Amino acid sequence: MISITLPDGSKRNVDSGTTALQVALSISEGLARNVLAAEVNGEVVDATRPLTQDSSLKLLTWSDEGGKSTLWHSSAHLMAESLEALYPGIKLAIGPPIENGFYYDIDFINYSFSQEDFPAVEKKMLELARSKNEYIRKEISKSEAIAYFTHKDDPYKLELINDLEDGSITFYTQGNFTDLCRGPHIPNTGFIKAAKLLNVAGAYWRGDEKNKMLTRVYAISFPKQSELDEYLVLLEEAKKRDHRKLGKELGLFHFSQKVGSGLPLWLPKGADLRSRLQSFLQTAQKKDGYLPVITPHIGSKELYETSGHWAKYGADSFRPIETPQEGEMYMLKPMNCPHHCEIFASEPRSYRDLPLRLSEFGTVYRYEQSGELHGLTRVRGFTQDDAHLFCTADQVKEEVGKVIDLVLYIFKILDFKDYLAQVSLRDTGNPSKYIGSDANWEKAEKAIQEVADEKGLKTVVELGEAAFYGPKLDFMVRDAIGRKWQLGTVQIDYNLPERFDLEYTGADNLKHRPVMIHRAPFGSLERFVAILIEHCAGQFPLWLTPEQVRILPVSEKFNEYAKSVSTELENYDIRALVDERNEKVGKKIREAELEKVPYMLVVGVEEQKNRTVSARKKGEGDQGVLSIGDFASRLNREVEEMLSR
RNA sequence: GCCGGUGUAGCUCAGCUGGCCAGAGCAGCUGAUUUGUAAUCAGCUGGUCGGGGGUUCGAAUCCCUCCACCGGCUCCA
Repeated sequence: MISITLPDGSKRNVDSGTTALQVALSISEGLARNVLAAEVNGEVVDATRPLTQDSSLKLLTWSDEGGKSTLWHSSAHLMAESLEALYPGIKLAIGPPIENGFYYDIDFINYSFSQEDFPAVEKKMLELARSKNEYIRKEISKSEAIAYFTHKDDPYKLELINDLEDGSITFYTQGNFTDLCRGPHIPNTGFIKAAKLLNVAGAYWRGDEKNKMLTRVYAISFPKQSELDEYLVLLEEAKKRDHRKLGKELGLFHFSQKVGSGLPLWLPKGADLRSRLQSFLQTAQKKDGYLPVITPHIGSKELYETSGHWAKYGADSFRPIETPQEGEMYMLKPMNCPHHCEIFASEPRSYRDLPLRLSEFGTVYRYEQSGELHGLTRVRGFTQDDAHLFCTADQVKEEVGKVIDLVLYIFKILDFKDYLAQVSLRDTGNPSKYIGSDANWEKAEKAIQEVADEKGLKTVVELGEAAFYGPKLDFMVRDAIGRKWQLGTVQIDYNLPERFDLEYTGADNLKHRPVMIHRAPFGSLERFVAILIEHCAGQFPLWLTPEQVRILPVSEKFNEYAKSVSTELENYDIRALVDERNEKVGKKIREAELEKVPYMLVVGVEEQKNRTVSARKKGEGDQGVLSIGDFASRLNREVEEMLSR
């Protein structure tokens, strides 16, 4: 007998060799029907694996991450089986579960595979799923494994096996399909009730662009058809929120082939939104003692040689600009920090000047590969809400803490409720990737982790994700429909002060090296606006939206009155436009609603006579008649409440 | 940059197994209407079918090439 501890702390004694599935069955048949995998002593394994020693056991279902990924992993095998049945001879590479579904990388040899082929594959998958084939695990020797895939003539699997230790190799078989796989898997294919292929894309074998490009087939599956339907609704919703679509519809920004790809043109409404975000942050930063600076869009190549960026990124940058007479070389500014270092160096600094916080909405230009460009989220020219904090080593923690507070304030005002901090540290096994001394790295890494803890941030640590000059703390947010985005960043840098030979005079009258902290709460305004658009589905908060109010005269006879209302609102700092077109109110309302204008004011003969407005709120309808002043104070109160929470 | 897909008026799209002058709705313009809480009516303008080259008696339609965009990969100071 062995003792099994369940998550609620209860213990059960069972015969050695009992499977998790049997334990589930002993609890309830309903549970057993839903068990996809088991977590035994913290490790996710097949629910059909025999338990041979005292263990803690958690039965994983669809509501557990481990359950989901197991179902998806098994679905990847099912898809591979289906594809192999439909396209005999294809070569399989790898097929893991991912955050939303799974994929399989496949060499389709001479077949062409496209979207039109999806339904047939889905049909085959469901057909095979219905036969409830068990996933059978088999431990196999390396030579047997090699023999199997040599016979099957699959070079990718052979390459994978080659890298595996003999004795640790397992195969999983379901129906007529056997795959090299560590597992775990669901008990049988019958758990997969719905499957949908999502898209195909190219992917290099083992992620290396020198290798052959394989076809990656993305798909998702569910234990219930209704779950798939819900997922498809979510995809539709994401499409509706796409900032590229909304940006066009709401007149925020535009891309012109003539201007160049990846170079956004901000239209009047977008520019208004953006500058409003900018002044919102500026106001907050002023309170935190930031000093605005302005630096040019180009800088001499030498500046970047000093910073080290030339050596690191020079080859992947826009080519330097040369002066016609003198032959001097200038770089389009890819970073603001070297310029800011020179501002620090512009005069002798005392420890009394520190921390010195230099901020700039600095526009930078970076060459991005053409295939990388994406709406406003990945562009070649963008404006960072940048700042560099020069401080003493002792001040690092406090400064990082203040930046965290600032970021959290922004999240609160802009209604990002779900976020976590990613702490990016060195990959200690690969020191050549980084510059700076070990001692400095350790100090910086410790400071960043400690502050994150003290601020009570939900944190994940990623090894090897640090910048080459120092550790980072990045904020990841989830938007209104659950997608993850990387936003603000804080980075500690012991390197640039060294390279620019920055120093200050300490209380001891000796020269000391300052520490530099890079930080950008939004990251870039372009990217942030894109994320904000998708987060709020184009319905910007009242304080931020370019057009707060649209005034709708009932007929052209009231255009003059409407304009006088707009002027009066302007005196209350309210942004209003008049729809002077010769159209009916119904149409004007419809369009204002579609353009997501928060308030509409209908004005006609009654309103003109009494100097009132008939207010309508977007999505809510008629709010009744009130005086212009009352409407203005109501709106301004709403704005104040938003900004003071 | 790489793989695959897409590219027709300002926008959304039809036409695309090659063959009458390339279409629709919305937007725009003109006129009528003077309008009360999600689309008033009529008329008109607008496209060298992404650019270039080729096949053909004939190309939006087939082929090549370049560009841009979309989905990924690689990259991201």
